[in-house]
Amino acid sequence: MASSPAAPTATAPASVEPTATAPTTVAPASASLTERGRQKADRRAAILAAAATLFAERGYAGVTIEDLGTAVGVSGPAVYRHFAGKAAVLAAILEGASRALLDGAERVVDEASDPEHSLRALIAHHVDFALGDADVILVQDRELEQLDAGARHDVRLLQRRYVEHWVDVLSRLRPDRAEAELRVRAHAAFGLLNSTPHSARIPGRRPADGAVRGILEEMAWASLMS
Amino acid sequence: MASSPAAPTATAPASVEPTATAPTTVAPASASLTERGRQKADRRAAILAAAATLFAERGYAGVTIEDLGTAVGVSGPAVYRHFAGKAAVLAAILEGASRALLDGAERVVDEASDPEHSLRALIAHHVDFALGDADVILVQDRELEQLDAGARHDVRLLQRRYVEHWVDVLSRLRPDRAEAELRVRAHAAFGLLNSTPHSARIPGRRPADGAVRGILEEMAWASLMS
DNA sequence: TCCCGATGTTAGCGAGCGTTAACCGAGATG
DNA sequence: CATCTCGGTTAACGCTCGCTAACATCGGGA
Repeated sequence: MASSPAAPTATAPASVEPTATAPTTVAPASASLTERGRQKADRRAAILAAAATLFAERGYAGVTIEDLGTAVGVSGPAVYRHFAGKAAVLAAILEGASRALLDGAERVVDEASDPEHSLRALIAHHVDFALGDADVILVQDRELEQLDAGARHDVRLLQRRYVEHWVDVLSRLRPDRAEAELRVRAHAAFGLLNSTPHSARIPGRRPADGAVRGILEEMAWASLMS
Repeated sequence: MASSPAAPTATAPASVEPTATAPTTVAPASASLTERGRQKADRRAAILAAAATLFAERGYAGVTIEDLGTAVGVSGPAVYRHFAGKAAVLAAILEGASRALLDGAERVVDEASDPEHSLRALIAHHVDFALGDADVILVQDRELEQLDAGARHDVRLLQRRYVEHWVDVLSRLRPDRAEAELRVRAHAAFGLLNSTPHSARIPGRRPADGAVRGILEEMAWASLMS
């Protein structure tokens, strides 16, 4: 993932991509998606992916702009062609993660028929994310404070909405419990479900992802409904 | 919160600097009861307490040596009279936390009569620590990677021993389960129990500590025994 | 009482790093 | 084909910050 091409400057661009032979046709359908635009989008995504990994490994402060560039095959200040600064990279990661988590929760709750299935789906979806995007989860947990006030507020808002979906479902399952308690329980469940991204970097043989998934789902359900 | 030393948390980390890896349950520095020695120990403890709060708030990289000095009423390089460097402060915090957690677990397990009481006591002790030393828990979770290899290894060793106590108790309660699963469960329980230090800084009215304590203990037990 | 060592102080060095400036080559535009 | 845009390059600025040096002060053992 962090491998860089051999020739940064004098690359022969003819063999890089299976590009269309004649760009003379220009971009008909893409409103703003010319070939260049696509490459730009790809590079931006690559920077984000590499940044998530690096931030998770060494922490936001332990990664330099130069590192980010090198990880995607460009060097240093080229990153500024895609992001306003280092903080903007972090903000994009965190906002993307919060939005993905929230979107998934809303989709999943809409599709479920009853509260029990909703909760099971919420748990499954969260486990999916935690096991699939462990780096992002880690960064989300650790580096939220590094954001400037504006971006931090935005992310907090998305997170709050995510929590509220859980609280809604829980309050339908357990109307006897106060919302404050359910909120504490939801946060505790997040801590439980996010445990593997934290403990995964501790050496030692762990069960396969499939087994972990089952364990976490069972534990989350039992803890929330206890 | 950053200046008042009087805190309900009575964690007095023993000396960590010297090479001697004594049991360190009690401060050996108090042997020299001279006025100066006591003041030095106090200042060292004050620096550690302030550092834990500041590291939790802004992250290890976001706190300067100058900040640490200012927080205890001295300025800048005076900190070097008590610690070899910024990293040594973090190391002292993390090693102190791990050792306190481990010592408590061993004491608690020794006193319990049967595995069920052992697990309940382990959970209660961990909740005590998480609610009482939230700052330290946060730093422990986030900044372990900032340590140099030696100190990180030491802390990991302490943490590993702590986990093994949990796994031991769990395997006596559920001999049918593989150790690998029990280890995953223990880590998940830690994530659950450590959730309040993470979510506490999110605004919003939460239940009192007593109520949170009960909720977390119930959830941890249910998740582990499910 | 005298001197040593421990604990402060301020000044300043040196490295790292985020960011900007100036320039360059090629794809899109007309 | 002339030109403009844009994503890339290298050089360099300026700031922050960990850490060291040099000096002051004072408690406490001889």
